Amino acid sequence: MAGISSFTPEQIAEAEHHLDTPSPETDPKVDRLVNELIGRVADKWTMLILEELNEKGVMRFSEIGRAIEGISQKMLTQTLRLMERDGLVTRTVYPVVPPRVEYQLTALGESLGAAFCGVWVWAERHLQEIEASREAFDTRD
Amino acid sequence: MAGISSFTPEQIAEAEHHLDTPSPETDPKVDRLVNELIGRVADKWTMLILEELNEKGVMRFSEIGRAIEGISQKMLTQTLRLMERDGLVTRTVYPVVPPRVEYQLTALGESLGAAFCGVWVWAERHLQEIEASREAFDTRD
DNA sequence: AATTATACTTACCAAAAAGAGAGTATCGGA
DNA sequence: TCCGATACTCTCTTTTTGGTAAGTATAATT
Repeated sequence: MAGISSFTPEQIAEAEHHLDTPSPETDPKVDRLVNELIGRVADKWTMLILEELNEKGVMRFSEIGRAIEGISQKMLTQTLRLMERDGLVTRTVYPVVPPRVEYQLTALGESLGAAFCGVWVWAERHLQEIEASREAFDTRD
Repeated sequence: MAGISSFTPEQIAEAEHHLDTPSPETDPKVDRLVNELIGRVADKWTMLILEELNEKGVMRFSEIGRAIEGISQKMLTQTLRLMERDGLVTRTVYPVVPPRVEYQLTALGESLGAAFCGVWVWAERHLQEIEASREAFDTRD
């Protein structure tokens, strides 16, 4: 796993060019839907799988499982299913035995990875600062 | 609440300019720390509070509570404390009665908001697509 | 004939997160 | 004198989440 590094300049450019077109979005219904979507999608396992798939392209179930440290089979299945439902990955089953199932990012999945890239960079960049802040907070009074 | 719209071009530019400097980040220890940090910070309430404070500047406790639909007092306190600990907001207590406590984003908080901005835009932009994908997934077979 | 491999599903259980609601301190105002 | 306002804290209960372990199908391999 390479953390923040696996998105190409093209992917990032695609994400960036949205950034200077702020839209009003005052509709509370849309607002709520967007919030829900963020909650759904911005979760730990989803982000790690996204990163992994972006890096490797096509991966089998157990391959992803081995690549992501600490994920249980249950969480892997669950997260991949939700990602498939949301249109972030494709799932291809080959009817062979033992079973072979391949996962791959869709364009939508790639665009989410690119959009989230800024947050990875932010986290890496400010890690020290945040740890210092926490320590200061915890040892004061 | 204005969703994605409250970050200025300057703030966004600050976030953007990191995007074309991908770093290797192969250290598993840093990797783990970054993952934890993302998990902590990329949560629903944190993002909503960030957005709200970025828009309004300085806000009182109950003011934030009123602005964010559905947040309980407990979650509001808890999230604000964690944000303060991480150095994302400042908390200023005025020793008056009834109490007055003001919250404001730090530079670090603002930079996180800017970094996350791309994800808001992504969510808003692809909402329809995702809903369509979900429906297709749910009604198939 | 037993073992291995893969990609799951299901059941059960523990832990963590979150909601509800009451309690607290204190002052000004009705 | 009682109420309301503010920014909490504390406790209790419910909900959600996630881990573990077992079961399944089947063909090739030993």
